Amino acid sequence: MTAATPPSSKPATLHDVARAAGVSLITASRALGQPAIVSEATRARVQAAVEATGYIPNLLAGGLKSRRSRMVAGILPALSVSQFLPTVQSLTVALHEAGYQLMLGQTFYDAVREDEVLAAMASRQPDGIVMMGLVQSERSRERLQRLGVPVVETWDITDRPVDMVIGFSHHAVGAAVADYFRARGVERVGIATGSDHRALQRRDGFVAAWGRDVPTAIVPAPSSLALGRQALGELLARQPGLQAVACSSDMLAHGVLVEAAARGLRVPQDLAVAGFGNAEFGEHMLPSITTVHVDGPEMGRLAAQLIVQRCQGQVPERAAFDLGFRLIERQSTAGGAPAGS
Amino acid sequence: MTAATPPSSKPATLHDVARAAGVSLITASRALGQPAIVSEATRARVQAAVEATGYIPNLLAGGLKSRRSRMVAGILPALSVSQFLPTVQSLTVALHEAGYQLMLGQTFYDAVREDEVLAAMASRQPDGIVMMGLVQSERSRERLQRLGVPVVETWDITDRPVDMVIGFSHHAVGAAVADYFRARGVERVGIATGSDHRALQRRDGFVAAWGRDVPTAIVPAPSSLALGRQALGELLARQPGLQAVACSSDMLAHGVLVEAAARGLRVPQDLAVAGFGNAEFGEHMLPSITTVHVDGPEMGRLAAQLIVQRCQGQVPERAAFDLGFRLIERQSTAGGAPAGS
DNA sequence: CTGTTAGCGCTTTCAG
DNA sequence: CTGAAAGCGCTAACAG
Repeated sequence: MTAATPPSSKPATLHDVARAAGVSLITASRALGQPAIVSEATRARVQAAVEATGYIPNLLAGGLKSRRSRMVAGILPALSVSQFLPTVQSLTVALHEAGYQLMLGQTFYDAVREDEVLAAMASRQPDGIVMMGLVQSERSRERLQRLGVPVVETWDITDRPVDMVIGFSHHAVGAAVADYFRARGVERVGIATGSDHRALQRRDGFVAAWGRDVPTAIVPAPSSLALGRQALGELLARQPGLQAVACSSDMLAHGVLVEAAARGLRVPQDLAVAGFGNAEFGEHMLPSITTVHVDGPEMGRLAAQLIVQRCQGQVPERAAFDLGFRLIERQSTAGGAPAGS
Repeated sequence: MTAATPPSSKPATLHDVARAAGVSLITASRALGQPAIVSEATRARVQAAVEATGYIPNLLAGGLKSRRSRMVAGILPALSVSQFLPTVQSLTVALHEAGYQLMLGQTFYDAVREDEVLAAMASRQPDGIVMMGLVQSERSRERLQRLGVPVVETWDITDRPVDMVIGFSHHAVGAAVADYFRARGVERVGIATGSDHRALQRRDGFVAAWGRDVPTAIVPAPSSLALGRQALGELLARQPGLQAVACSSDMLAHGVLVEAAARGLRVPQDLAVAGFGNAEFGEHMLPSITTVHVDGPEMGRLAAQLIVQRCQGQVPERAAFDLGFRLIERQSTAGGAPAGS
């Protein structure tokens, strides 16, 4: 063996590797980046030199010249909005498999912060951008278009995507829940919802399908159990004889269930409750929570695929994907006769 | 005004900005990076040129030369482990205020993955590294030390940190819960725990303080409500007359509560339950969940401060911080007399 | 306060 | 299959 890792000198560069392997700089580069076009013997020597020197490639330098950072930016309202975690998870994994890393940024539901975050991301030269939700401001829209990298908006659908979009109609989700309650004979219904754009769109869909306005408790995002309890209190004060509540998240629904229990209301006999998001806990609680399932992991997987394809110069056949949703009926609404008996 | 943003040509470089402002490249650079040492008039002209050209700095290029990426790597087991989110949140905010961005990596509780993630991060030249938990493998340890950037391990405490450490003793947490149950007269206790290192350390502390071995249901990470239900089933099968369960997370405790209700056990009269982490939902449920609180946000804030100080060449007075913890008694254990009455 | 020069570490040309 | 030269966009170092 030649020189091993020096105790604590400067980190090895590709130059050091090349010298240790007795090849030129560029050959070392190719042995690592495009092993197919290098002879096997050379490749092995370079590999050995990498081990010996403890070489770690510098992606800043590589990216500067190649204009490919092998990094994708992921923008979400906040990490604490657990709805997005499965999407972020599968996105991370799918990108990793393709040799990309995900860098997350949070907007906190604020259009100005969104633009700042996008600017910060842009300065790191991402190869693609995945948004959880649609782009908020016109300013951000233009910024994204000017960047010239593939953009995927997720968790919503629109006629006017910045580039590509994968999601479902929040309006349709709201309508489906309204239709479900009506089919069960519910007459006096309330809505407990977060204040974010998508949740309010679901509310709009609910009201449209319901046919008339619906008492609504709007709570600040991110939603929590405490806010769910509070929301039910408000709704009961405004709508005596309330029979059902549609919630904008399963955690909010959980809070509604707790508050209902605290007030001696039986669920679903006295009060039916539906959530959104199909969180893990909702399936196993007593009562289990009726909810709307959307395929979060698939959105992440597909977003990664589209970004990677575009980075490789391919043009995906479609630019918009409506993945739909599924209402899952559980105990919180599924008791025998509806309320008011 | 001079030339505005060309429709869709190449993105503007600092060179373009300098020319538009009629100054040299380096002056433009300084006007943006060290505005204090540039005359106000020049600064204003450069600023105007930035607007006119739509310039976005290229941090890859800047970082390559200055050897400061203005990026910090954050390593956690998985985003779905919600215990860490408050820490990640405050870390993100505190770093942002200091002009740094956080890049997250997940290890999935796997030492090999940990090392891969660290290698991937290292190739992006982070200015610092924050670990949620202690470094797992000796290999990763060495890698981190060789990197030569400040490292903060959090959410645990050790005599032998890689560099700096901010956390608390999991052993002591377990012991405190055991002492608490004993003081309440509990005799037959069980443990429901995730399989991760820290949770098992809390178990060790519990057993040590309890004085003899304790029936334990170990469930795979990440913990969930369903696993909590399952764990109580196992414990009841193995320990007839079980009076109390210590859980390694509030979500597991939630599951234990649900299973207890399903079996007609009253909490806390028939079964006392304690969790860990002080999750939001635990405070507002019925019964509310007794838990152990640790200051997640403070760990993030302090970690950011230490990293930033070290990046500025300062040497913090201390390299280890034990932030302690607090047992919060709530309804799930606080009923009148303990079980067995 | 401003400018010139050099070069970070790597990959893209273009030649063998 | 391998190599030499050039330069990505920016900032440190040293002048003025």
